[in-house]
Amino acid sequence: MKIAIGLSGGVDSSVAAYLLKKQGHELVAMFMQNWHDTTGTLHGDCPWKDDLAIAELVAKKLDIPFHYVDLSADYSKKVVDYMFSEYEQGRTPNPDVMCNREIKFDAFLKAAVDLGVDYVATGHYCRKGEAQRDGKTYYQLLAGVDGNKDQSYFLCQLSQEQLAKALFPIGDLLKPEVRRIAHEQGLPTADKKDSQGICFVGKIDLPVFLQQKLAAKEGNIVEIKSGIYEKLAKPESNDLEGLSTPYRYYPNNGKKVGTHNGAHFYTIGQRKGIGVGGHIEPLFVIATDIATNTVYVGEGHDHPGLNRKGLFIKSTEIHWVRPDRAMMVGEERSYLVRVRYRQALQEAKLYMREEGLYIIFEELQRGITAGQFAAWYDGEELLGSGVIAR
RNA sequence: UGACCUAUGGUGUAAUGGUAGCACAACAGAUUUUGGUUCUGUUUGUCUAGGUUCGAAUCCUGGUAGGUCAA
Repeated sequence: MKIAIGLSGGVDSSVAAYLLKKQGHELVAMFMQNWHDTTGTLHGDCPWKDDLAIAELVAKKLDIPFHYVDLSADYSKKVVDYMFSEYEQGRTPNPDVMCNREIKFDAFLKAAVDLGVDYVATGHYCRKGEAQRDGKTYYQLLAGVDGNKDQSYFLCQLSQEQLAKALFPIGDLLKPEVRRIAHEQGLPTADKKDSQGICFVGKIDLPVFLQQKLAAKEGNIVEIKSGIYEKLAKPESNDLEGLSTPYRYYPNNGKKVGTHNGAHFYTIGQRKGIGVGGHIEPLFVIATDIATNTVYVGEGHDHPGLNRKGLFIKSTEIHWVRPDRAMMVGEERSYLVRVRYRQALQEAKLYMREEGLYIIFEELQRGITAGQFAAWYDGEELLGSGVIAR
C-alpha cells in the first residue's frame, strides 16, 4: 500500500510516519506550506522554516522520500478569507475545522493522490472505523483513545470520500506513548513542544491579525445586569425556538461601562481584553452587535446571558459524516454533543425540523457562539456537525 | 450663596494613630492545533499645602475636586 504522510514538523506526525514505516508500507512524506506571512504572529520569526527543516530531518531519519507542496493560495482563499469574512459579519469562525476540510483532506489529499498514493495519513488523535449498513460500507470517524487529546472535533466536517482516503496511525495511542516512541526511535521531534494556535498561522494576537483587513471602530461596552432577565423572560421559553434563541439586547437595556475598538474583535464568553474593572466578579462578553457596534457584557460565570440551553443549525449547514444515519425531518434523537474542542461531551436532544436542526442540552452551556461548530457523537463516533447559526 | 459629607493603584473598595490589603482590570507564564475558557505569578495607590505626634490614609487648619440638603 502506498501512503503519503503529512509531516508537520511535530512529534505526532513523525511518530505516525514511523508506525506506518514499521508496518512495511511504501511511504512518501509531504510537508505542506500554507502561510508565509508573520503579521500578528506572537513568538515567531519564521516558525515554518524550522518546521520544514525538522520534517525533512524526520523523513531522512526514517529513510522516506520527502516532498514539499505549497498550498498557500488555497489556504488563503479557503481558510483565511473565510476567517475574515466571518469575523466581519460578527461571527466567530473555526479556521482549523475549515483547514481540515478544505486543505489537509482536500487540496493536500489531491496533491498526494497525484503522487500515486492510495491513502493519506496524518498525526491526528482520532480513529477510523467501518460500519456495514444495507450492504454498504461506511467509514466512521471515531474519537482518539487519548480522551485528553482527541481531535475528532476538528475533523467534524469530513465526508465519506475524504475519510475513505484517510489514515490516523496514532489514534489509538496516548500522547505519552507517542512521546516515548519518538524518544526510543530518536526522532528529532521527540521533545518538540506541541503546536498551538491556528495551524499553519500559529499563535497570533487575534485583534492585531484581524486589523490587517478589518478596520478598528470605537464603540460602547454595555453591561447587562442579571436582574433585567425577569422582565425579558420570553413567553414561550420552553419551545425549541425559544430555547435555542439567544437574548437580544439593546444599548438601553444596560449601562455603558467602557469603550472597545470594534465589536467584531470580540467573541461570546470572552473575558480578557474588555478592559473594564471595578467589579467583584469578572466580566464576560455575552453578546456583540455589529449593527450598533456594541459589546454587551455580564458579570460572573453564572450570568444568565452567558449560559444557554440550546442552539440552532440551518438545514443547509448540517453535515453528516455518516449520511446513512442522517435524521429525517420530524425526527428526534438523543446524542452527545460538544461545541468546542476539548469540551466534555454533553447530553443533548436533537430535533430535526424543516428549517434546520435544534439541539437542546440537558445542562446549560456556556458561551454558545454563532459561527462555531457543534458536533454530535453516538458514543465515540462522530456522526455529524454543523455551523451554529444562533 | 449657606450647611453638611466625601477624597486610598486604571476601576470598585478595606485598614482600634503603628508594615496600606482584597476584588476587577492590565501584564507575564502554564494549559489548549479555532475563538475562547481555566490555572499560576507580577506591576501599580493614601488629592494638595501645612500642622499635632516617636509614628498620620486615619487627628487639626487652609486649598482643590466631587456629592447631598437648604435658598
